[in-house]
This record gives sequence, structure tokens and C-alpha cells, in this order.
Amino acid sequence: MRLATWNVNSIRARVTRTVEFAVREHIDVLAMQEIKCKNEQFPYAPFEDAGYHVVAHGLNQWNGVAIASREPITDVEIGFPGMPGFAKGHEGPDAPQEARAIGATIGGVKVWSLYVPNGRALDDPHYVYKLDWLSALQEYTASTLAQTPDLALALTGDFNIAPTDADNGAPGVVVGKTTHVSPPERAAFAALESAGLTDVVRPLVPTGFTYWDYKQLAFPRNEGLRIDFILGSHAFADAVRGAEIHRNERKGEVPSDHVPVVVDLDLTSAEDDDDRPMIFG
DNA sequence: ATGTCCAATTTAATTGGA
Repeated sequence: MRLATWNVNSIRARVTRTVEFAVREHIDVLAMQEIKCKNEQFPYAPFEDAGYHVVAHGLNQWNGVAIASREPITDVEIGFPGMPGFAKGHEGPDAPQEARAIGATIGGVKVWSLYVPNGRALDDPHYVYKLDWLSALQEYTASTLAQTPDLALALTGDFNIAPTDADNGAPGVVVGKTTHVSPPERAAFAALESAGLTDVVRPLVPTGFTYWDYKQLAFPRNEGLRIDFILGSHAFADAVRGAEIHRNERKGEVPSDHVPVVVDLDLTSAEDDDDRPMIFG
């Protein structure tokens, strides 16, 4: 299975480019973020014509997540349990949830397409929301893996965190001044790893950014951030055979400001697969 | 000049979000 995650920054503005990438790269499962449309506005036809099923979760022009898959999609979840909400002027515990998480089971893998809140500024209520959201995601992960430790679980998406200084090539993003690099955000990312997840791309692609701002010639200057990740449980990580960051997708006509991150999985050779014939004995 | 882009509304310039 080839699985990719991509913040497409409006699927309606980029559907041709997105489907062409998926087909050209033989992507089986594509987790998308920032579809920026309601479910009924999603351009399903180009995906279906290319052989993909699609599940989408979009409430308005903001945020929005989706998963396209060549294999059937089952057990769709809208939001993860405990996911906090947020709305302007409505910051209480019962604030409505945004369209930032969709999960599904595909080919035995539990895949989440996640769009972590941006945070906006260190003194903004959105930053508190971001940390709360990540904390709830960590609790969901820990609880899920406590119940089903051998589940092939993947959290994919735009985490809006540059975990290390090497992941920050943007001069305007400064520790102590802006979001994406603050110690609490980095601690929240590390907590996901402590909950039993591994960044399955970094060992295979040690360097490289996944996002470059449209402004200030960030891409030509290579002033980007590595903020898009695929985090996998041990059963998922054990199946990873390759990984790619498709930097070229930042080029050309009307690119997204993010590029796809891809992993290759071999799900047929799990160590506990006792269906295989014994060669000896 | 934030050397920009996207979507909605206030439909043609704003506004909000990133």
C-alpha cells in the first residue's frame, strides 16, 4: 500500500493536480487536509473517475479533511473522541468542533487525516486550543493503543509543528516569538511519540521541508518548514518500506503551499502472520 | 510591499485565515 498525506489548500482549486499526482504516483490512500469546502461541494467525480472512493468532512470554507482510497473505506469516524471545539466568541468546553479530523479503516490500517489547529500567535486563544487539541489527540492515541496494541494506526496530516530546529528554515518563525516551534508545541508532538507512535518518514528522509509560505519568495529561497507527518504505531511502522517528500509539487501552476508526504507499506509480511507456510519444520 | 493565495460576502472590494 502506498499512503500519502497532503494539505491541498482548497481541493476545488487543485483537484486536477491532486488527482493527477495520486494516479501518477500510484497512491492507494490519500489523506487530504484544508479541503476548504463543505461535503456537498467536494469534487468527488474526478476522484471516482480515477478509481478512488472518497470520504470527506467539511463544514464550511475553513479547514476540512478527507480520505481518498482505491480500496473500500470502512468505519469512518468524524473527529476523534475527546476532540475539543473552537469558535470565535465561543471558547468554552462546549464550543462546536471544527472539521479537523477524519478517520477510517482501509486494508486493515486505521488512518487519520488530521489538520492540527494553527495556533495563530502565542498569546492567542487559538494557541491554547491547539495545545488542548494535541493533548486530546495524545489521550486518544494512548487509549487506543492500550486497548489494541498491535493495531496498525497512522496519524497523518498537517501538524503545524516543526519538531526540531532543523525543521525550521523560515526566518520569520522564531522560538519564543511565534507558533510552530514553541517548547509546549514541541512537547505535545513528543508526547504523541511517547504514546506509541513513530515518525516513519524521518529515518528514510532525514531532511527537507513540507511547506513553504506563498509570501516573500519562500520556496525559491527554500525557507520552509517540516510540519506534515505520518506517525505510525509499531505495527504500522514495521510495515514501512519507503518514504518520500514530493518537493516538486510545490512547483508549477497553482501549487498548494504544502507538498505530499508518501510512505510505502508492505502489510503482507507482519511478524505475527501465521498464515504463511512453514518452510522448516 | 507580508514581493501570496483562497473563499465568502459586502459581488468588486473587503475580510478572515493561514
